[in-house]
Amino acid sequence: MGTVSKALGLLDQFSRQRALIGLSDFARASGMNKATCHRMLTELAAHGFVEQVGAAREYRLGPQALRLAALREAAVPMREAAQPVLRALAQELGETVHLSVIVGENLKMLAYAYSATHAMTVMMEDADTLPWHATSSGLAVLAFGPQALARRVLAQPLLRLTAQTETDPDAIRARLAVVQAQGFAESASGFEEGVHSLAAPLFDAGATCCGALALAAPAARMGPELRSRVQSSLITAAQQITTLWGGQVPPAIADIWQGTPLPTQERA
Amino acid sequence: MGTVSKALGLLDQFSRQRALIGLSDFARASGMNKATCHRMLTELAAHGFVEQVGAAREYRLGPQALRLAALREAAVPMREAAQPVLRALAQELGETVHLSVIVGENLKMLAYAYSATHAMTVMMEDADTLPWHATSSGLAVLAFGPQALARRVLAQPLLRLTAQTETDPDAIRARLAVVQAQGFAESASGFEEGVHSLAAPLFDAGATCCGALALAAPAARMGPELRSRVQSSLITAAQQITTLWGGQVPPAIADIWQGTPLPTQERA
DNA sequence: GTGATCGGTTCATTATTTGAACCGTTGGTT
DNA sequence: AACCAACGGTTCAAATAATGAACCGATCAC
Repeated sequence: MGTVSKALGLLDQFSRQRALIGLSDFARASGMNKATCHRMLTELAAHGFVEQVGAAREYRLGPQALRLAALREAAVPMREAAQPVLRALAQELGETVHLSVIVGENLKMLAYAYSATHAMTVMMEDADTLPWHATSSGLAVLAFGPQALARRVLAQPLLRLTAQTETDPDAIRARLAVVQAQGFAESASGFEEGVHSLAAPLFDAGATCCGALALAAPAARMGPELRSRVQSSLITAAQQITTLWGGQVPPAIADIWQGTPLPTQERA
Repeated sequence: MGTVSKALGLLDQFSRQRALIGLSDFARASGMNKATCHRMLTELAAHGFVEQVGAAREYRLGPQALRLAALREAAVPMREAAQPVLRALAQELGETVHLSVIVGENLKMLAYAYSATHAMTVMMEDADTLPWHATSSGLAVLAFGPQALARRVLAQPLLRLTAQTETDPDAIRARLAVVQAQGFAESASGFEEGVHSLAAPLFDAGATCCGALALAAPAARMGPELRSRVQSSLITAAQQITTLWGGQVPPAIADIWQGTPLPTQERA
């Protein structure tokens, strides 16, 4: 890990809860020296990635993020393209829908949509990085993404987030086989108590899984009726988004999704 | 300039015209060694700032930009807040309106709005970084921003972009005094032949100029009638945006804008 | 006062970046 | 088919830039 990575890692400290971070806080949170943090933040500030604000001279994200995002969307309109599909899906099914993509070694949430149907819905503001092993999105990407990714992720220690979180790598590998067989992933209370979610993989132009589309609902509402509606709508929407992104669903998964399961399991 | 700055500088190579850049192109454009570029791009890719795509393994901006932009807008809704004002202004005056902010030592365009009134309008897609000395936006920020910025900028060699571009630092300093006196900046064909623009400064919470709001029109249409309408509407809109951003117009400039010019010039 | 913490700076030590040369591939030209 | 140039990527000794303990002045709570 080089100096650049350390500097970029500082930006990961920001979240919706922590929009303003002081120098000493950065040093503590990143485990780096205060002087090192200061120099890096100065360089980040010179390029507009962060800016200092107020009397306390705290740092917050800078306007450069907006410029880069605008360029990214102009070149690859992922977020804008997916957003209407998320909204439609959330409204149709009456539950929270969210979309995440692989960013480095993490799964990061890119967009979400709520439904106004129920007073109690799953909020996604707090989630930023989704744990691979404890969310349906994570399992979907592990199951359909590069095997190397799954190997690396499952080699690391897995955090127990709730009493229901599965943390045994072998047990998770077994679940991934199920995910591969049925074409979507499921997670009940693995991330947060009482939250049940389903997720379908999304693919890029090289037919490689690059993210997931998921629906999260209170476990109490996730009965057989909703579950089967979610399953089919989620898969349809995932196909839509993949197409909008110029991606391709691998034939094997397309077959499963079209209800013609393969006679033999191709992926091991 | 440290390693981090060099790496971040690579991201500035991207533009709407150049969304895909190869390794060797990066090395040439940045003047750095190919190996150096490669290591930096690898680190940027690990954090999702760039991603490799296609058979040619070229690089493009990655999804991390979207995440950071979403966080930035959640914390400081600058772009979203300003956009409706830009649209209204463009429609009212029938010309292209754009907004730029200071990013490091450069003036970068953040947002723009077109009018559907005329077939011929000034397009802003190509502009990304605005030259300080050759645009009304640049002059406005130099005139009302920190003196240190103007000093540094005018100490560097100034490029001649058109036959009308003023490149003499002293002549520009004289123009800045005029800008300060009238409360807005003007530039005729300094940036592009036949484009006439007016700009008003925008201020942050510390009453420091942090950007500019500008209107650009074909010189042929910029007669006395339009010019006076632009002048008053631009100032009103600049005040609106400054307020939306939680900023404060310095009293001296507010007085000028309200038509009560100060008896003596305060800023030198 | 007093002590703790803040953002920021210094400078000898140290670890990292750097870049010329090199590799295997690809794609066009002779 | 042989050739060549340009591509993305890698290597390793030499050079340079990053590092961190100690320090500074300011601020704040007590």
